Amino acid sequence: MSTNGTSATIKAKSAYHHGDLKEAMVQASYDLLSKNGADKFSLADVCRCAGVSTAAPYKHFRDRNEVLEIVVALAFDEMGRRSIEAVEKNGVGTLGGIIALGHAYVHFAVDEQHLFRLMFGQHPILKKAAGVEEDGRKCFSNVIEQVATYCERNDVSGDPRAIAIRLWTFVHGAASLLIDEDYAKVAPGLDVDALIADTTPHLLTTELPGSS
Amino acid sequence: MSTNGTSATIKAKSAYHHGDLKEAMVQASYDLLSKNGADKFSLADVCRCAGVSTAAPYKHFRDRNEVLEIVVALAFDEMGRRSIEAVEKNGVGTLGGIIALGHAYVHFAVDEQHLFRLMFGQHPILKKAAGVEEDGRKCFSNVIEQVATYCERNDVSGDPRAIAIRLWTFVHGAASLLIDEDYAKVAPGLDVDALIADTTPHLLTTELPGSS
DNA sequence: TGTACATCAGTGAACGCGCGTTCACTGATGTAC
DNA sequence: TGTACATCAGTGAACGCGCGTTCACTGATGTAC
Repeated sequence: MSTNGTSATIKAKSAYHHGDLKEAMVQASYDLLSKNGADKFSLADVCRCAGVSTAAPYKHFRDRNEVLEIVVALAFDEMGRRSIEAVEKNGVGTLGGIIALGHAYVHFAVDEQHLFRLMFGQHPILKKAAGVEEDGRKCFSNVIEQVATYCERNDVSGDPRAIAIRLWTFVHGAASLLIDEDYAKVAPGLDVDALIADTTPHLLTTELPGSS
Repeated sequence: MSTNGTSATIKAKSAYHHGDLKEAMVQASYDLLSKNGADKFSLADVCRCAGVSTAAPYKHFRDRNEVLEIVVALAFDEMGRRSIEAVEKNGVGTLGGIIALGHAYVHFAVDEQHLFRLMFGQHPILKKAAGVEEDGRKCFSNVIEQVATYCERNDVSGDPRAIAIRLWTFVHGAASLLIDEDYAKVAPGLDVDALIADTTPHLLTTELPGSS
């Protein structure tokens, strides 16, 4: 074995051939998008990070958009992972679990605001990418499942899907207004976690008070 | 009077001096931002629309950002105008009025999706513009007012401000998910007006059903 | 009324910038014989 | 085991693009005398 064998990773077979440049570029893209957002994202930057010429990406990706698509898919994976963890920790199909799901959504948006905008914002090209659509649906079906279980257990009539849409709408609004600093103008220091915990029960019912 | 006097507007004193180029540029910027959004907005385009050299704007504006600030202020004016009209048509301080306020918010977002994003999205430079902050607050205080009146009339305890934040959060989420085509993936054809009308009563109370 | 002049709105050419993408190439690798 | 060769990952230079901004300028205007 050559001295290269001492390398901690599998990559770097030689200085010329990177070994796993594709993976390294995806990683760099994820990090750059996470840090700077899509507006300031350039393949040139990715190449600088990977220490490679600006023509190199075209050996592994169709174009800039393919890189964006791949990173968005990874971001949805991460959000899905966090959502499932939140539910499992706080109780499947319980009020606490559903609130935790909302908190996870907002926390993800705060931790990864640029990825969040990329996932849910208006990016004409991404919207048409088949994989991205699928990823979004998968995340949402988890919410429906939790709501459906909750409704069964608590004798709530009404379509779980419709209730899930309400919850998503509220939580998405909270995440957006928070990361875009719109709350800051009007309600500085707002406790968004408390807002979600307080409001979720109102959205998880089809009845109104006084109608009993 | 020269033949110029027959001009329908006050402008166009001569081919060389435009007359009211500043106003014309603001108008062109508003239209271009409304049509294409901030990403694709360039001063060069504005100049093309106004039929003027690319150096001309600098006689009237500090830089590109000043133009954005001015247009955002106009957009907030328009949204405020629509909000007030909606409330007056549907009943000051009534449930119908508050629902109409929500509908006006979403309809504005749909009609002017690019302006909406500019107003509430993340634009580091705009966020620091004093005028923009003030415009946002003015729009929100209208909501608080309506909620406060409603609460008084209907014996709802609880802080009108907190309830107004709930409503804003929900309606902003609906507007965002709609214009960013996120609903389309998961609930195509969703009736967002109905969603708002149905959900608003749930958010306008501090009690929960069964707690009476 | 006529003239000299200051003002300043708009010009047109140029600048530097960073981008996405293409091109013919080079050189390390693995494999067939 | 040794050699010839195909493969293809990565190079480096160049392209065209549109942008924001600056510059010295020009020419229409209004005003003071």
